[in-house]
Amino acid sequence: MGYGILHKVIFVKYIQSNDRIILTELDSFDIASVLECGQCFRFAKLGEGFYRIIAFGKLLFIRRNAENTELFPTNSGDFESIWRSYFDLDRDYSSVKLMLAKDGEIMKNAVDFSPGIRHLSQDPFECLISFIISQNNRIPMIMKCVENICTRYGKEISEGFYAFPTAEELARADISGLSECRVGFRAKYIIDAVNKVLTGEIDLNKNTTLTTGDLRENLKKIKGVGDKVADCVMLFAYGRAEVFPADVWIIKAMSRYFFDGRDINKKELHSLAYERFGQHAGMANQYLYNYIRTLDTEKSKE
DNA sequence: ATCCAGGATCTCC
DNA sequence: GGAGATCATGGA
Repeated sequence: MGYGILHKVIFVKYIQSNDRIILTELDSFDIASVLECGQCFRFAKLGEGFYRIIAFGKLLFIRRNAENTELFPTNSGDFESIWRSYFDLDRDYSSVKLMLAKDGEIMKNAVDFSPGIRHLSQDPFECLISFIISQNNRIPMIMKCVENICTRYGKEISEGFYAFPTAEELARADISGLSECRVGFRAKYIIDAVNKVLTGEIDLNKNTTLTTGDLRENLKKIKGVGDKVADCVMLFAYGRAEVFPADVWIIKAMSRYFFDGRDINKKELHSLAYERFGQHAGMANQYLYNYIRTLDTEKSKE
């Protein structure tokens, strides 16, 4: 398998300058790829390599320059307690990419297509609600729904910018309020998720101690959460790097690249992914997703 | 106008 | 336990 290699210990190099943190000598970090590869719905593009995000109640601007990437406004305290783990800055991506590329031509192409992807560690509750909204929906619409929910139910953290609401804050949401956020038939699912979190039936903090299988079944107790949404939450909020969410794009990619274009079911898709990509299946998923979705979307525009 | 989107559920058999 | 319709919404 070759997955047993211990990761190199990576020390992030950065300097603090006034209200910003400047990351130096950091490879495998392209903010455009990180945000636009489908794992996150709460960002805005302000220019080439220039984005605004809101996460963990903080507003942050990120700009990629020729020599470095800068985060502002922030400080070393927030950087150490939030952004360092949020952007997964301590992982050695070059070894991950090397292992995946060894699988073959397809994975090498997918990794080379967007080598600057990183695996965000998002807030579990925000991630859960966001991916409940994602079902049978389009990404621009998902982003609008999330934004509407924040504006309506979240705390204003600075003028015109709102944090994603906590479960307690979202408890005052009812069907009609959520419907005005344009979430459609998913409103009842959101309410069920909030209820189960507030009653403790689903403990989003305790989930760190569960096995991946138990965590998946636990999340699926929420109405509107099936395998795919649960897997996204596990991958994007709980750092379960071995899970492989099977969405329509991934099914298309796996069929085309690994099963000669024939119809496949999720069982054979997963067994191939887990066997070939092992503990990095989740990373493989992100490279593949970004690869096929970008290629096919551009092709359809022609 | 009709179809469809980072799916899940309900209803049939 | 598998196949098929249904679910809001808005853009193509």
